[in-house]
Amino acid sequence: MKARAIVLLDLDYFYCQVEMLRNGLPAERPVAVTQKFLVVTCNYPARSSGVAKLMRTTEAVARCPDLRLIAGEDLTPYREASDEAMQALRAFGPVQRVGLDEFFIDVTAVAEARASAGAWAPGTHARAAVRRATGLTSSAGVAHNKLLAKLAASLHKPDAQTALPASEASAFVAPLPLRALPGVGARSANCVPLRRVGARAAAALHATGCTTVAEAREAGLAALQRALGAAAGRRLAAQCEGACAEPVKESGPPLSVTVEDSFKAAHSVEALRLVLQVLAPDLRRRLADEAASRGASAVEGVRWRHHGTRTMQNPTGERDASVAPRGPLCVSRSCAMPSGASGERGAAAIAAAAEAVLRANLRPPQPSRPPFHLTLLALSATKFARAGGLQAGGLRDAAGSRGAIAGEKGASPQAKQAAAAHRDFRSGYQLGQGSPVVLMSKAEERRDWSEWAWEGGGEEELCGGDEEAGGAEPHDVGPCFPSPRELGARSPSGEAGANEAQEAGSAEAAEAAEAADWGLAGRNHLPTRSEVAPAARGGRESAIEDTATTRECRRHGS
DNA sequence: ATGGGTCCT
DNA sequence: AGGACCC
Repeated sequence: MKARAIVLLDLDYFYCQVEMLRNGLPAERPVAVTQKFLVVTCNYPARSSGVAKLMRTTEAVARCPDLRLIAGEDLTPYREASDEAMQALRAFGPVQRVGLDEFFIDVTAVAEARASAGAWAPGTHARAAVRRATGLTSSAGVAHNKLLAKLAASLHKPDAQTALPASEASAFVAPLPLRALPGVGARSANCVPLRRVGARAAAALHATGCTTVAEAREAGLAALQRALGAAAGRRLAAQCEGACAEPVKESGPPLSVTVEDSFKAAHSVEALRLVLQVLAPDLRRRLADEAASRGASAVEGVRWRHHGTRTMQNPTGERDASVAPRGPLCVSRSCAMPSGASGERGAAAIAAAAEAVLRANLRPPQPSRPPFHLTLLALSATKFARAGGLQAGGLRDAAGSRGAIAGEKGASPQAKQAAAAHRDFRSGYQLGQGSPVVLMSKAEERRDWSEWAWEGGGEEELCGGDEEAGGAEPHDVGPCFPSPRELGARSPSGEAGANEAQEAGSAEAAEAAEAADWGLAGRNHLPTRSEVAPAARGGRESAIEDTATTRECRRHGS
């Protein structure tokens, strides 16, 4: 493959940074964005007080009493900020969005065009463009493929970038836990055969989750393919060499739009209807926003989650059969999208269609058995018709959506009130005494559930018979994997080794940053030769994608 | 976990 | 339709 130049740009503590901008909060103020009872992201002052992602809000406030909590269930402001960042990045090449806060950019063509004018630092310039457009800081990785760009981006954060030359690739990935490779999730990490080090050592390794890239490499392609299948095995083998041929796949308009809400319990159709009254207008608004760039016709999906929890101890999410019936944890059913779903009366039509689907699939509560116990309800629009033309990169005009945040500047008082009520609902503030949608403690919930006189034994709560109620087979419970923090500490340079050039802010430092972006001049943060395994030193790099751009690194770096 | 997404089977 | 993976 022709050598490429790829940037992975990651918006720093994204939801939190957006909220700090919207609310004009000072940089030193500890801030966390919450969804339900969880901190989903927080800024660095909060982190230094011990607040972490996915921590309970109660724990976070205990650790950091002056923490400012901001409810973030409504993703609208983040979606809009993400759209603006993406628009700014499109000047650098095809952009693939991952989540709302990460973007791969294939900057090969722009890099080639600018090469004649001397060194060009795509990471630096892309971050500057995003900052100009949105006010947001970001971190970036620059490399020859998506794998290395992604891994590099995590080496220096926030507000910094890291380049990873192809010559360093193989040695760089070797010590990483397999789990650190994008695409290797908890499941596949367990499937990969360990080095033959004897049963006891293997068991110990497995228990700590420390299977490394080097060990998987030693296992060989055939073993990896046996464990993961032909395609996934080949992909992993390549990743273990630091190689990744996957193209930057340009993101166009979304292929599906989902709105969902979770709660401790909904036991009745009345409760579900209450949730639908929130979700349906939300979906309608999203469809109306997107309608201009595509055909309006789509299929509507309704998804719900039953009571049950998927954990390491309970990987299948199996429920206690003595308390709750068996069956799949998540169920989805779809129906034709009601006509006019994106129009004025769309919300009512969507809600009615969704309710019909739910009624057809859930057994009505009866005194003789416990009712269904749902903990999540989602509405999606999928399979959009191509009527409007679904061109790649055909994002709706960002300018058209600017300032359209519900409840902000341009919105009517009614819209503001509706938006506020909606935020309250999603945050759970309105769900007090007597609400059919239940929010309560685990202990209370368990008591509530067990109070139902249930004579039905193994009855299914789904209508239209489930194949068999055999349930989940015993499953090999996986090891506890090292935390991201541990991964950082083990990599050649942890967060502690932050690049002084980024902090100094001088013109000299800025120049050093430009050089570091592509290359070798400022690369003291990359693995040094002495850290590179001897076996990896000799001529490995030609096996990786390694021609034009590496020479360019060398040229600019020396 | 939350509130989303994409791709593969 | 469900699962695995990503943020």
